[in-house]
Amino acid sequence: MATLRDVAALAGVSVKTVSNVVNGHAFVKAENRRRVEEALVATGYRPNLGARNLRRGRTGFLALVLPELDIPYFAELAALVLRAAQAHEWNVLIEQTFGTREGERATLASLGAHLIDGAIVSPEALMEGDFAALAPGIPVVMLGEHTVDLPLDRVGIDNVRASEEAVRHLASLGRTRIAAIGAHPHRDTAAQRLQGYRSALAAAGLPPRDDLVATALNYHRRDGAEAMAALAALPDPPDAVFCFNDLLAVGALRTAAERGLRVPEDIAVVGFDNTEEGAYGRPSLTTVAPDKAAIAEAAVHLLRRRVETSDLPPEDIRTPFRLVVRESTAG
Amino acid sequence: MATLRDVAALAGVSVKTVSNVVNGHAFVKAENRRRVEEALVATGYRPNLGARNLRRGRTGFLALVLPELDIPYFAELAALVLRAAQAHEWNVLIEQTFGTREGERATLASLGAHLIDGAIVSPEALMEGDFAALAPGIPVVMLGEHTVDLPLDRVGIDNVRASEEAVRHLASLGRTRIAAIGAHPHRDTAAQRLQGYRSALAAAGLPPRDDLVATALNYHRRDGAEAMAALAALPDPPDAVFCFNDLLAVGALRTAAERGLRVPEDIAVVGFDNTEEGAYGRPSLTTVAPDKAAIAEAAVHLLRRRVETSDLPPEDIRTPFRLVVRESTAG
DNA sequence: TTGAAAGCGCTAACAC
DNA sequence: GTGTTAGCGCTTTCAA
Repeated sequence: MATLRDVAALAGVSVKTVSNVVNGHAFVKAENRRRVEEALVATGYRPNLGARNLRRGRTGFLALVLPELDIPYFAELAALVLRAAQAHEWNVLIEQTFGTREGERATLASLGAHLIDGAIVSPEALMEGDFAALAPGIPVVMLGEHTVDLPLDRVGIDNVRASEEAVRHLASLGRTRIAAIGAHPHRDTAAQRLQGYRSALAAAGLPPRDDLVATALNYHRRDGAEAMAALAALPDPPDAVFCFNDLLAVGALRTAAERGLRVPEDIAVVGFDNTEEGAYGRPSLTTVAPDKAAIAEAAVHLLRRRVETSDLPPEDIRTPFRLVVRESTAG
Repeated sequence: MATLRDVAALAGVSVKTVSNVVNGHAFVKAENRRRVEEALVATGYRPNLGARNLRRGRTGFLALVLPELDIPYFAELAALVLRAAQAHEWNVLIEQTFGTREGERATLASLGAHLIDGAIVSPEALMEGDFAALAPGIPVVMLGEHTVDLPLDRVGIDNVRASEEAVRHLASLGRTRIAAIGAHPHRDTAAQRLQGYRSALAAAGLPPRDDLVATALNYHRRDGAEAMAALAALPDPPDAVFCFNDLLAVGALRTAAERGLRVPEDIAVVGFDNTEEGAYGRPSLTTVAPDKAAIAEAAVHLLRRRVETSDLPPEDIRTPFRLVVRESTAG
């Protein structure tokens, strides 16, 4: 594999001149430029990005740390981050944490190895103390709201307000026994959505019922299906359910169908994330739609800013969302 | 950020000794080892992987090149490749090509920049000539079967046999007007699945009908929905449809429901990929299930082998698949 | 066992 | 405009 030196030797010029041509720097005599370009082609020269970055002190890589890539919301988000990063000439390294505290700690700790310029992290189970494991000096942008008050850039939607809107919609349909699926002992996001659920209930004058709040330790389809089965078996079952993500809602819809419950007549269902899967299901899913492209772009933008300038005050960007009403509540 | 030199200075030894400790090489005098380890902790030393790799001539990165990350099949596959790569201490760089020839060419061309040890490529629109754009010397493993006879390692299932099995299943249900959705002018995979569809039709003694073969330029839900609408409008509409991926099938199911067609009574539907989305839909989707974990592991394994030893003959691994029968054909 | 020093391929300060 | 050269942080001969 040809190096700058090889090209220089072939063209009969110095490495500097070749470097200038390759990087489009400075003015190069036409004659030399021509010879360098010929030599470039002849040798099939490709710059060694590793060497270049070592020299420049940047790596050209950005890490995207998320729970699981095969959860549609994260897959869609990752696709958008890839696009946004491309515009900044960043390559994206994806790391899965599987949503466990251990996975997140290990990933964050390994990030310090100088091989990324920064990271976009979507934490799930992370605790305040875990951030000590973060390699110091690596710019990080956090996705989602968090109760921990860390001096880090953040991007995400207002989960409380979004959840309130979802539940208000259900209440406006005349539903009075509104359940929630997705409570979780450690996740901030779950706590916020639960809070929104409760405050909307109160605002609508509906009594809170603990038996209508279903915990989900994971947010997969299966968990939604199981939670729905438990809710349906209640002596006084719900007539509506707010799921903390679309996957839970898909599982809930499946169980409802198996139990012979009509959606939305017998039970209305709302999800969260606006994944395409929900839009094509039967019935199609009413859901909270965060602006994923805005999240991806803001995250990359914030990271870029922080990589270029240190000592900036942390920024907190709340991206827009809207409620998309579809068949699962439109009865 | 501390370097090896800083650590050496603090410990009062040479860089070599620190390097030896860090890499677990050779024997180091106990006293020195202790002092180095102390200095390592005191400075919070992290090896600069970029520099290490420049020296070692490897990068520690592997590129996974695929059409779109937010297509569930690719998201699931990517998640599995990430896992498999982790076992080989490879970081994974994901690149999207959006399934266009231009995107695939550009990505392949940029791969040459010494920043990856090898690539796993899932091509879609690539032509034979495009491989000239591939940086020479970069080990590549191709996903899927291809008609182009390139001397590259390959991993994938036997598309023709898998498709035959799907269509045979439909025929065994007594269906006689079996349609196909997903024909494509340039994609090898589409050609193979079409071939399997046709040969199974012939084997079952069913006449081929061109009007029952629907082209899909993309394999998204929307494309499946549109194709199904066209098929349903035919004077002699199909009583079964074989979709070349699950997403097309999801779209087809949606259209069938909107048209009041009962599945599987009026029309049976089979997909391809066995994504989780299909399993939870209503009706749940019968589908060809490739062993995705086997594909991911074989691909990473083959790449590892080729990175370590050059001049190996290309290998072609056919991974297993099975037909998963669910509600969409079980009537 | 450990140290000194070369060099992986590149960029950029400095000289000409 | 172009050449020379130091050095990014690391590994690794070669000597001591």
